[in-house]
Amino acid sequence: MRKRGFSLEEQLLDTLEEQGYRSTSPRRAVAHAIAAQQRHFTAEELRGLLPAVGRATVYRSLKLLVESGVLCRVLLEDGTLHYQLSHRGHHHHLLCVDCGASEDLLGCDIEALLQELSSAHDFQISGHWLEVYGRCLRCVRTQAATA
Amino acid sequence: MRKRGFSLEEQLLDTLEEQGYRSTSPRRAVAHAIAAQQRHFTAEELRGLLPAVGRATVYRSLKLLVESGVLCRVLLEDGTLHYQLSHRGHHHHLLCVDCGASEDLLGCDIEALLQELSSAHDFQISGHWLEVYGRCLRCVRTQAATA
DNA sequence: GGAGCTGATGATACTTTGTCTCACTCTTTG
DNA sequence: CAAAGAGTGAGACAAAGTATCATCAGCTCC
Repeated sequence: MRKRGFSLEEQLLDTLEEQGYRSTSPRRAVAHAIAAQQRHFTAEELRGLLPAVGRATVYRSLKLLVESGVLCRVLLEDGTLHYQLSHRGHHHHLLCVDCGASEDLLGCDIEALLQELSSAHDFQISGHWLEVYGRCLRCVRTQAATA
Repeated sequence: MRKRGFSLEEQLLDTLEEQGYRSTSPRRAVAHAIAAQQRHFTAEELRGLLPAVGRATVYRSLKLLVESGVLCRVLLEDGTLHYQLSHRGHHHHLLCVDCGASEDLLGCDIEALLQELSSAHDFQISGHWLEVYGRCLRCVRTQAATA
């Protein structure tokens, strides 16, 4: 799956370089740690994996990556903010409140809905934030089995 | 507009009492301050209006009122959390990023959309969070006039 | 109306999640 | 290779809220 010379870690760094940011050893470490994540993570979780990288640098890197669009922020139901790899472009998340799995919502009808709202309310809509919480099939089944 | 013995302030206190919480003087002060708000406000703004009420009490009261459903949290585009009176029941907000005006979205089609998502993704949806940002008609006009 | 039970309060410490500052270091580029 | 300046890290600071705990005050019962 990992193409030679184009691992996920390298994609992250490339994205930064394309925007004129330097490739430094702390940033490589951050990119490496992010690439190893299986799901969404908090800034502090990431920091725990990178004891040698300064706190400010971890936060700065996360910010840059979010601004570059390769990471996105995810607001969990408990109000905590997590980060996860973004499949470039605007999308939303279906988050399992039991196991934490997240699924991306692409091509859903929210945009059309917003268009309607825009005219109905005389609002010039410029952005939105949507998170959807629930239980994934696996967790529903597990619960049903043990109940 | 204010019915005798049933001002907004009193409605807030009544809601708490119905749930077994005592009517105390700090809570009356908080209810009074909230009733005077014209738009969404932050916990600290409210606290600024209530120098005699302890910090913890302001936060505790806000929490109780949100749990009771008479207040709702609003996430602004800059990430700050505000509070505003809720028209009991689940709804969303259209927030003007210029003037801060907010309009409630009731009876929109988001529920139907979520139903579709639920079956399409094998997810048992239990909740969601949606905020919509943009410019209200007045701000669009003002900007057009001065541009 | 008063006593007392217990919930409520407030001062304060602490926590979490981030941002800012600034002296120093490392990348990049000419 | 050396200078310029972007990037870093330690630590101070900030915002927003929670936890602790001794004290206070509503409410209920009599």
